[in-house]
Amino acid sequence: MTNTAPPRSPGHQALLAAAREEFAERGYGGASIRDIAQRAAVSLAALYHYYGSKQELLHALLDEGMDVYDQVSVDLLGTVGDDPAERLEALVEALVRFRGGPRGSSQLELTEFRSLGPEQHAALRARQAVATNRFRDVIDAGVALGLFRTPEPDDARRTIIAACNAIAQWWRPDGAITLDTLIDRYSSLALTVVEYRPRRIRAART
Amino acid sequence: MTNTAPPRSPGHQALLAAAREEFAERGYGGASIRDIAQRAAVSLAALYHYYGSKQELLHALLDEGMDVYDQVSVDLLGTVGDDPAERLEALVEALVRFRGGPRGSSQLELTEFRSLGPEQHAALRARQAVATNRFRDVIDAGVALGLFRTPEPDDARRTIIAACNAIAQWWRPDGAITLDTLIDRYSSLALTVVEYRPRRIRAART
Amino acid sequence: MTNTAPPRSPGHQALLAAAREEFAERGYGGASIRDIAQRAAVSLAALYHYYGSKQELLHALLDEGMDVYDQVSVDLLGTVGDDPAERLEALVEALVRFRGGPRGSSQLELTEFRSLGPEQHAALRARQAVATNRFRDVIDAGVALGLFRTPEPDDARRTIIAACNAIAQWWRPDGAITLDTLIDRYSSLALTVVEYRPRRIRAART
Amino acid sequence: MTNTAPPRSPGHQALLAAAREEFAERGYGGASIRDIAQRAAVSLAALYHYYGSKQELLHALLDEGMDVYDQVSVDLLGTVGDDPAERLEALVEALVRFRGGPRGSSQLELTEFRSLGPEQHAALRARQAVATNRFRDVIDAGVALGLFRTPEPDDARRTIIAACNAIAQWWRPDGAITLDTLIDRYSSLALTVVEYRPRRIRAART
DNA sequence: GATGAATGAGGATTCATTCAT
DNA sequence: GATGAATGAATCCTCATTCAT
Repeated sequence: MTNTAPPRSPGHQALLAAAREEFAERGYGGASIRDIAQRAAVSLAALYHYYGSKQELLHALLDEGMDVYDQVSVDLLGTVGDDPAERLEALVEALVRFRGGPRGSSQLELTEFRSLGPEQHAALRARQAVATNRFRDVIDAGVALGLFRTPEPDDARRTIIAACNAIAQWWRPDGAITLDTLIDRYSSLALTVVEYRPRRIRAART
Repeated sequence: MTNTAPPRSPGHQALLAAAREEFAERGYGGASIRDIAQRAAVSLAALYHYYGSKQELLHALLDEGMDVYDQVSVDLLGTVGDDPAERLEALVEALVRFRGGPRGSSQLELTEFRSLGPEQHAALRARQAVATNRFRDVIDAGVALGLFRTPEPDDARRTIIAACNAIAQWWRPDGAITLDTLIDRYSSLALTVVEYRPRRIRAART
Repeated sequence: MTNTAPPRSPGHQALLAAAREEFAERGYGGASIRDIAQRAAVSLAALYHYYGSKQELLHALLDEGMDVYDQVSVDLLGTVGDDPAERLEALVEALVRFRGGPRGSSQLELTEFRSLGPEQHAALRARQAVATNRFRDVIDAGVALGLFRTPEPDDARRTIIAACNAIAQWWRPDGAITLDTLIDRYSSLALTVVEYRPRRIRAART
Repeated sequence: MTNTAPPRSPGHQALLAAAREEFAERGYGGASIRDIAQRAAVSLAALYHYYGSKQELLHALLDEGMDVYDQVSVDLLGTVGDDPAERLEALVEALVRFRGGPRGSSQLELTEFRSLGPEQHAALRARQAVATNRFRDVIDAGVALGLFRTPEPDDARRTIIAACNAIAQWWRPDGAITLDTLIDRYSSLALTVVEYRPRRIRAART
């Protein structure tokens, strides 16, 4: 597993960053491994020393993104209790942070799966399923408790995730909206989407 | 304007279909123009007779998609009255139908803008803005009338559109869910997202 | 023989002019028959209606150049008497006028022979030999009469022709030097090269 | 500067020779880079490893020709004294040797400038101007000293250079005339063209 | 551990040319 | 007589990758 022992040599990191940018700008098929090496100020042969192929580089990139996202998700879930609403907010925050992170990483995760080989594809699909299930579990729990009234929990989940994903497409860190603002808004939006109805709101807010 | 006089020669249509599939499967950069021609059962030189370059082919493809989407949107809006809720539902139906349409067309619209030249990029951006504005206008109207209570109409709009867009990624026409079902669900979801509160609710719910 | 009945239809002339320019700018191999047609404002198929191939077009071009050059040479020779010096001056004038004529025509004559097929190559070589022989005959006559003292009439001839040919490379009609000035200078130079020594110079100059 | 550190790897040299021949036979536009590689017994990709483009290959070729010509010119000038006549003869010898050298190199220098990019074009133009100026300086010096009586030193210079250049077109090393003979003849011819009149001729001829 | 040289396959595109209309 | 459509071959060049050093 590459994610248990993340490769953090300077060469690796420079290459991953360069690859992220190139892939994001031109797509996997359009990116040139030469340009990636040059962008990382690394010799072409050195790139092949680190990563055996273009696909492997893509996989490492996507995998590393997943590492980060998983880490943030787990960390944030650790700061909240059992309340599904709170947990959903934590997951939304993690996803917004991820999609608002280093340019490109995020879009790649969405579109360049097809460029992976079958094994790597399956591996990442599995990791993605884990991330999806974190949402599913929380939403299902909320529904089970009667806190989330949405009649279609699956569509609600997909909507929430899609909305967060889309952030990568339009939000810019140097724009008027801060990431924290975004987190607030999308947390709230997520609760709207699942049709959150808190219990005993009177007592709670007193 | 290519959209006023759509090129519907058999060669054009076969090439657009083939290009749609290839681009969808491999990405613009990864697709081979040779393979596209072969898939369309057209000679390579004939392809260049129709479309001057790979980029132009992509542009024609995306532009044609926009033609269809625009057409459906306008048609469906024509079937409803002034009620923003109805109009929003019409727009959602149009988008769901579009995203559920021919495989690929839809995803391309989302990711391969970068592969266009500056002019074509701008041209499609403009068309996309028109489509976005249809949603914006309807949502803003609903908010102005007090029918939509969402505090963040922009995020609501983005969420609705992102949710519909995502359909292209997971929904399959041969699956358990019909497109009509999807339209119902996402129309309802959209109203949830904008926090629709119909007037005279007292009478209705009594 | 194309030179006895020169094809002077408007289409022909436009194509020859366009071809002259394209060939001159890009060389025969580098020129595109499409660009030539476009430059002549003639459809590609029309070009092929006039000239059966790229080579044929080149041949017609070179041949037409030869027509003009031959014509001028013969005309000018007709205006002078038997004196080899006068005749040499006439030939130089004809050649300078030709090399100073429509851009390109002239350079082509020098370099693009190789691009012709064997037959056309031979045909033009023969015409070129005729032109060369006009110089040879005049110089040999001058030498025989003791008017031209050059010990190497062949080299003298080549030098004179080369000098005139080179005019096409550096002289511009819109520059400071007029073509008539050039004719004077190169006539004189030619006489220098053949080491002209007029007879009875005493009487003449008295 | 490529001329200070001439690339003399075997691959480079083989490619330059092959390119010289191909370009000479077919012209720059008509030559195929594949054929050049094949002629040099080098893989196509290796060619591109050495020279980034067809143009670059042409430039290297012309540049190398200039290197040789410059070298010979300077060397031969070093063997003579200050006498303009002697110096002119040295320059003529250098040019005749160059034009009589490896087939093609020479013709290319004359016609394929147009095929270079603007920068390379300018670079070679500059080198060519240096070579031209060597002639100009010597001829002007001869005129200033009253040794060369030509009334048009510029035309004389152009004529001498054109005559020597033309050698590449007709002279063959395996013909009846040796290069040394040619050198003698053209040196003499050059002095005729500048109308050389040695001082104290009476004493010398007595 | 790192690299410059080398390569075969394939990239997009343009070529001169033909032919049905 | 004139042309738009179509084509197979060839264009220059770049690709991801390997290997001797």
